[in-house]
Amino acid sequence: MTTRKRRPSGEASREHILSIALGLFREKGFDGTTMRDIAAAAGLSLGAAYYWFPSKEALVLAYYARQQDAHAAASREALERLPDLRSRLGAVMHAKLDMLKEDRKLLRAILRSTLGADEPTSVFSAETSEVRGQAIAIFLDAIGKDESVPEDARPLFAQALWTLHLGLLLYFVNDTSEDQTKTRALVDGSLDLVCNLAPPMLGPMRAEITALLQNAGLFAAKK
Amino acid sequence: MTTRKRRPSGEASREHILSIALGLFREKGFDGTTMRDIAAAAGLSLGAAYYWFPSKEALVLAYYARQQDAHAAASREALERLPDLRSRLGAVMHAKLDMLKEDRKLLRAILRSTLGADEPTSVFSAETSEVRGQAIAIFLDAIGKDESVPEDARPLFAQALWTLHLGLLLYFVNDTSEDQTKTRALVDGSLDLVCNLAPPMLGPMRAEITALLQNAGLFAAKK
DNA sequence: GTCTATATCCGGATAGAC
DNA sequence: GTCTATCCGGATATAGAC
Repeated sequence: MTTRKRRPSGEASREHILSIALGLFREKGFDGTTMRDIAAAAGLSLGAAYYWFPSKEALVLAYYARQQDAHAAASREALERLPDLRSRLGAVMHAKLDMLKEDRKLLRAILRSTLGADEPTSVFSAETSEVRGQAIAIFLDAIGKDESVPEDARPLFAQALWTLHLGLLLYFVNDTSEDQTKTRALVDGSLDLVCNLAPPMLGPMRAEITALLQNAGLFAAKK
Repeated sequence: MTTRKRRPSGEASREHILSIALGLFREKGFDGTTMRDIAAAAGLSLGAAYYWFPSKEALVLAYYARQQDAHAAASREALERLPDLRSRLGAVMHAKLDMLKEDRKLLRAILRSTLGADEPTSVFSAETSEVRGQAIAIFLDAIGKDESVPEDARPLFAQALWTLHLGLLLYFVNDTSEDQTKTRALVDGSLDLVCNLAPPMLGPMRAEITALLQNAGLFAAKK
């Protein structure tokens, strides 16, 4: 971040282009929207659009950051209010789905470039590690100080929940049921399972599971 | 399939193009290989390549079919020989990784267009339902008549294993450890867990889990 | 530093001639 | 069935206006 707060013309253009682009993405999908469309709709030249966003991908990265902020804001109140783990997790997940439900078409298109770690827009990439960390932090907040999860297992559990949430999002964007009720049921059912499995997880299998996740090291500290 | 067995020039061209294309994909990745490259390497014009494969995607679909046949063949012997569920599942999974280990770069590129159900090359699409069914069938064969899985739960369990296998493949293609030893450990650890969880799954939570998967209906009969 | 205009490259895809 | 020519859109480059 620079010291200056905001330049009147410059940053405004950037915001303007992003808003226009997201609108077009929602309307016509990602591939269906050309950079020429975006520039024209924003009342700028192609060159100007590329000046602010060096690629179509860069618009997606900006979109991630925006959604992540929105999700954190939407979750905050529930996280402070709700007393138990299960309902906090439900609130977090459903808040995310509510936020994304108009964007399923866009998300399907984005998903195509979202799962190979060497793609910049991948949810596993270095470029998205900050957003990813913030997303995992919401789950950590949801776990809070719940006694059913021992303190030293909380970061790992948050990462596992984030992974679960990815799987649910994958189902969500492809869900053809009315209002995606199937996804809602899947969220509730899988969270029930996870929360019911948590107690045994403290018992005999805990070391095993912890070692497994730790060894996988999907979420090693970002360099 | 048509009635004719094989046209000397035609089908041969098709096979030839596919082989050349897969070689280039392995070497330079999917995006790094152009249809012009493929056509040139195969000694044909661009138009001729498109005559046999209407899109780059079509080459991917043909690749799936080939790999599926190879995996079924590689698994068959172990399925007949190994006496217990756990070792059959391990053999099936490791056979798949052995088969795909030279293709991780290609797979990462393909993955990008592999998870939105409306993409033809998606693992969930109608276009791939036949290959998908064959892949699930291998897991069904691996379950066999094992008593730890009640007969009526076997199809569902096979589908769940296939889903697990997708997650493992996602990890596999991004695995940077030497010889992907981390993936191998993750395969063994998660299969141990699944097989240890199977007995409790027969008990109190069985109805719950079954209902959850059934309701999700990811694998509804192909129309 | 912000932007226009234009020309150009590249690769997937298609049309139509032979 | 195979070819050449062409279109389209993402991306880059450049020269210059303010």
